[in-house]
Amino acid sequence: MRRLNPRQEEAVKYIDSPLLVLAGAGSGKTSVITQKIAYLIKTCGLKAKHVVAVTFTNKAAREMKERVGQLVSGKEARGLTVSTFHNLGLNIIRREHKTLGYKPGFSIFDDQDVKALIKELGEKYYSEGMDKIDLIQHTISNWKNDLITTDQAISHAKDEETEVIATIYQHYVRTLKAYNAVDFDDLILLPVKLFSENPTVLDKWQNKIRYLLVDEYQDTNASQYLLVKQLVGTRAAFTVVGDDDQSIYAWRGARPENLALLKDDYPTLNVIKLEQNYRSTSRILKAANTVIANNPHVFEKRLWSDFGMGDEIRVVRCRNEEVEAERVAAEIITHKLKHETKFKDYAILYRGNHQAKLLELKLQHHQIPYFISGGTSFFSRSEVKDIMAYLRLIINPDDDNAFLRVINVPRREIGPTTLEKLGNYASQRHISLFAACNEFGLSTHLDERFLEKLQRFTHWMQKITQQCHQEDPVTAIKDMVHDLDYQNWLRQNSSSDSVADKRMSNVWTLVESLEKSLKVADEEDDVETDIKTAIGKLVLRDMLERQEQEDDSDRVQLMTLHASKGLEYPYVFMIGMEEDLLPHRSSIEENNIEEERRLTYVGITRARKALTMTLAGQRKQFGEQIETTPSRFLEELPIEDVIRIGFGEEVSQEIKQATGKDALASIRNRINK
DNA sequence: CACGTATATTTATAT
DNA sequence: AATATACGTG
Repeated sequence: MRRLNPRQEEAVKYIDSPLLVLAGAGSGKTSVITQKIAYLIKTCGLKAKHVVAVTFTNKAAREMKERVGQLVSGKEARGLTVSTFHNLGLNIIRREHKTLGYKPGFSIFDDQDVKALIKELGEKYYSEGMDKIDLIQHTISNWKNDLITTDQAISHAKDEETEVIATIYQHYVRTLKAYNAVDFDDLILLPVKLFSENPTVLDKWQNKIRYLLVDEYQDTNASQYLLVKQLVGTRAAFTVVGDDDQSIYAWRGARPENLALLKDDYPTLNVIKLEQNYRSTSRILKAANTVIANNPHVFEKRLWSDFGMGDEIRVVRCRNEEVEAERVAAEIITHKLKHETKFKDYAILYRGNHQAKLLELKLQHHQIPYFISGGTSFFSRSEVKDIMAYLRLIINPDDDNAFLRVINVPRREIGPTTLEKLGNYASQRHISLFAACNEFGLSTHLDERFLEKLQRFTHWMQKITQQCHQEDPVTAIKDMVHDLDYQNWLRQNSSSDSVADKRMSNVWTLVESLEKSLKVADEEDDVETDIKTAIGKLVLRDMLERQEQEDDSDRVQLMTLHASKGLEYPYVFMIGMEEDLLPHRSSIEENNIEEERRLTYVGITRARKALTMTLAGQRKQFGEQIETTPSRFLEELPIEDVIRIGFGEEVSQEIKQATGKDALASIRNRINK
């Protein structure tokens, strides 16, 4: 662990009033937070269970936990909370679900569940032209983040369209409640609501949280800001750390101006700036600074480091995206050989998850070990969604979404007609589909034959649910998967047996990850973690990566620019530096270039020693090759610190012919000189 | 009700 | 290109 500089030390030890740390990229803000946690526990004598640190991504939370573990013994750290905002919210809701009017084992709807529900509601109430589901979803989410209630949304609606969306919002909120389900926004919103309506409960939580630390504060949205405010109360014992230049979540409601707002809410706020960078070479920092200088600034800061100039930034133009991926793979191999580095010293960053696909192929081909972090691929696999739906049904039978997903998977000969009748009956009685199956009244609406099929399913589910509570839940779930004959179902529905086996192994990965999380909870004697929270966390995508990366292996890291925030790597590749990709087309259309620029800034500042940016001259889009334009951000780089390759300049000629390792190495040599 | 074929639609970003 | 949805047949 590095020694702290005076500014950092001040930030760690300052506890007299609220503290805002303005920390530029690589200025050691994670060190400040982790050391401050240690300082609070070891020097100030605060019990670990009274200290809470929140971040925004699972990855960051995991990393922070690990680094605290290096400073504080396991015993001392017992009860310490380091989690994401959403996870903290989940815990609060779980403990206070009764007050909030939710039954235990509520489901969490992810993005896709929400979308499906909104689509359904839209069709039900406004059958015409439901082509704006994304807009509706987005609008509702924004309202929730801004703490706008359904009534407010309806009364403030300025045009007809907004009025319609507001009405759907109302139906949406009611339906979710009826399903005993919450969405991601609720994970923040419900605690806020709870605390503002219930001072006794708030008092309890304020008492538990004696010191609060918030990382990446520029990413907080209105409801998160309020949650922080409520939790710290008048005691206002907190430290927040942020950097407005790294605000990249405005699209999900983040308000970087919350940084400035803090001064008004807490007049005694102390502000400490960290401007010395301990990560990158001067050239990389200069590039980052010149790019971000094109954005307006609230807080002026000047990042510097004393690691020397370092290598030029290389911008490599390739013919198409395939050559680009190939090139990156080849460069990693040659560079690694020459510099005797490790695979994990390299990171490949991109704007969209789909860009990982080609890279994956090429890396495999060259037998380069890699790890893709984040991405939705695992959870969007149909087999994973199926089993997740079963799990959700176990903890919450009223989850109609889950019910509909699995009622006929595998085939139970229950079709749309039966379900429609069931649905009608259920909505007229205001009960869930599952509950409706077991009602006597249903027999007048449905033929005996179909009724029996439905009930065979519900009875079977009830049996499994009971087993989960009586015996070991993991065993019960494993039994369930066997009972389903899910493997056979996959074989029937996959192109080949080997594909089916792969999909089946995904199912077991899911179950194992559940098992693991229950075990971990046991060891940490996390009071209330049971099968229900474990499944909830699964929806939040927590804990799955943990086990995949467990071997702490030496792999090239692949991730989106968003996911890379807070991390650092000696050698960084930023790929797809093209207009419409970075900046993304939608951002151009929405005139939101500044956030894309910050995203570029985040990417650049991940690099410690060398940065390579690549772009493809042509790229496949909707199945057709499209000519691309180099990203405008490339032109914002300081020209004297950039080497351009593949733009028809002289070095590029050599690269074109240079296919062998030696040739590449000799060119590199010259570049280094 | 299941299955096969034709047509439409799509690609931010994370919890 | 790949995947979701719609429609028609057995």
